[in-house]
Amino acid sequence: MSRNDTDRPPTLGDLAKAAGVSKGTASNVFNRPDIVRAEVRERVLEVARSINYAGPDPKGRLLGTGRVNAIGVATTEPLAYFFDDPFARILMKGIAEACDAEGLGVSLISASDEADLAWNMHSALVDGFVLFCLTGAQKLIAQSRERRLPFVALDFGDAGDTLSAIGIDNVAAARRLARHLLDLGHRRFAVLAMDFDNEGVGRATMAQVEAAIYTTSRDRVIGTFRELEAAGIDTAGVPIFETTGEDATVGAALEEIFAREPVPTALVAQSDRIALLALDWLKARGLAVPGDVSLVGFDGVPEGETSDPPLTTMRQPIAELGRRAVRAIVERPTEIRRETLETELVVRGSTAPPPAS
Amino acid sequence: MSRNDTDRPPTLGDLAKAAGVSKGTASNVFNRPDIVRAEVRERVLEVARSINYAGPDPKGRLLGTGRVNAIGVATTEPLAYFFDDPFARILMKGIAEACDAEGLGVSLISASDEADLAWNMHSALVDGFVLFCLTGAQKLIAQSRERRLPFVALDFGDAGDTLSAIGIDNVAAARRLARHLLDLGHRRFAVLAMDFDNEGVGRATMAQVEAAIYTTSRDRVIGTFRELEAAGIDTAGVPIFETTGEDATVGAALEEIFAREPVPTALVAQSDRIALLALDWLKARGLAVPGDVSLVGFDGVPEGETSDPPLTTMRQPIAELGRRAVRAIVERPTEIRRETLETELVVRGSTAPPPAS
DNA sequence: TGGAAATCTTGGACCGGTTCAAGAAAAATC
DNA sequence: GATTTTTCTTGAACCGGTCCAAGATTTCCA
Repeated sequence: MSRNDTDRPPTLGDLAKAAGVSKGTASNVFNRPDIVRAEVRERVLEVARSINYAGPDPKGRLLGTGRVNAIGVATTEPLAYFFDDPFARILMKGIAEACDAEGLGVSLISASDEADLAWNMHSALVDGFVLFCLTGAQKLIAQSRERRLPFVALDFGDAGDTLSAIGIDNVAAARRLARHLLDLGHRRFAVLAMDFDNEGVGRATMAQVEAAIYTTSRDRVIGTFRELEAAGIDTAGVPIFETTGEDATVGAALEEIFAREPVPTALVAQSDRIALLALDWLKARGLAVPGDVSLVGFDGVPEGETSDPPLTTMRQPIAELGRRAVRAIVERPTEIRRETLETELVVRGSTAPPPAS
Repeated sequence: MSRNDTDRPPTLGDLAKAAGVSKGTASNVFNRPDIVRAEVRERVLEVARSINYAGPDPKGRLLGTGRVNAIGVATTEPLAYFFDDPFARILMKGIAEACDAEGLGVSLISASDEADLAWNMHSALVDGFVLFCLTGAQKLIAQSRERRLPFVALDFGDAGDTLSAIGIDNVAAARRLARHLLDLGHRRFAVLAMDFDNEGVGRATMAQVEAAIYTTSRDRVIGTFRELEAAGIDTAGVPIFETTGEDATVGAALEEIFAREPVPTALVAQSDRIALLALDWLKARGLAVPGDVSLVGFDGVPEGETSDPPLTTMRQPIAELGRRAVRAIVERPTEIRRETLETELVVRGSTAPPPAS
């Protein structure tokens, strides 16, 4: 009545017994075949085949070695977001590339619900996390800390120097973009921003901006405004509209913006995604870009190259961000490092001097 | 000189000792808190906090329970393919959705090199595989079999009924598409096919098609030809060009096709991706679609809706394919099941009667 | 041929948890 | 207060491997 009569798949122990060697030797046959005498090796492999042993189960190996050979990418967006959003996709390509090169797998981890997120991050079998901090940075960071695994945030946030982060200088990049518009002669602006918090959308005050939990959008507003102020423009008169990057919220923002005089001659969108939606809206409304309104985006996604007109934008090295994040985890898991990558102004067809009026 | 002086993170055993309870109780505090007396529970949690215990490590749990709570998606394409290709992305969205709903993680597994693939699939920590059988089906299947985990192929292939598979009836779908073109009055066709094997691209013979290792492309040719023959067309005169779905191979195929008289009035592309590339080529060449040439795709990806003209195509329930694959693995891991999903002819602007000539 | 060196193999500790039967303690019942 | 229930807690087995010091065997060399 031994347990052999069940059809439980054979284990290394079973194999060892069947082949008349020790577990240690059996293990070596698979992992360091060179240190096992050829004769023994052949015999063990032979027996393995005959009892249908599939090779060492990674579950077992894991405990001993502690290495999963996979890194996790965590976000608070739904999983499908990884395959949907242009920015996310390019980022993931970078991450995937780096993992391919290192022989690592990629696990996607996500949950919008806080408890689920905690559970998922706690139970994810990975060697480290890349935190895709589009939103919910704080939750992600808190969970990563608890898990005591190396992690790197793709965003600096306000956490000071207590964690590894890779990102860009949003303030400087936004300034550069604003300068481009100022140089063209624009004086009347409006900002189409990304989420500041989870509270809602629509016209936002500077106080809200400053209290933002999503520092990326905040910093881009700050950069824009700083440059405008340096050019002597009263930013109190520059409307900021919070959007979710969805059609509806961008459209609603534009309705409001263009309902009131004086209408802006330049629109600063905080992402190419928002800019492309704005472009559709403007065209549908019969407003020429850049004839009537200039429009800038942010990110430099491929969709912005083929739009009509193509988008002027601030290109981030998105894929490189992903590659570096993986390398940071793999190479120096314990060290806290910060890297700031360069951005590049890409002037295309969506910006021009304001109409002569 | 105990090992406590190292900074090895505390384990459940450490916690149990520190709190003066057994490992079993400590484990219950985290996993079945309700069966532990409140008083004890609080004390243990208190101690956990004080010694900085992060909660049960999933590595440990894994061995005991055997469940990883993640499913793997395997393909022989490079990892980045998951984020690039429109078909793959929609499929992944379906998979991601289903996994989200089941509380499962998603691991991406890939390697074009055979040995790497074997290693990756053998060492992936997952409960089952979805085999993205675009190419390399045989390798994927072989590896899955060895691993003895449940798996489902997204393609029927020729494996008979020995494995679970979910897919569509490619022959029937291709026939339907050919019928649409015949109904419009077309008599001169050319086929832009996907890979048949890994041997190369260009003009393919029917013998090559029949020997194809990638059965999806093969079945679509067979379906197309069967319908054409039923309409009395001599298919020996219908050129088949194998492409990789890349710009260059599609362009080269079209060069050849349009270099020879009589030129076709209808192009049958085996995927929307190929069709969209063909569309670009035709437009650049000054050929009107559908005025001079009609063009059909296959798959029904969103890009085909917004192209100019929008593509006539055969829509597959791509996301549903992914969802079902996950469910098949989760719900009845041991059972072999086959599901054939329905496709739908979507007539848009890229097809019309042939030119009057 | 004996002893040293090189090469293989062994057995057991260990990885960090989960699980469950059995025992202990507390609560309920008479 | 003694007995039965019920509720907690314990301890040991187990999951499937890896690793390594120590022992066994073989090879090499004088």
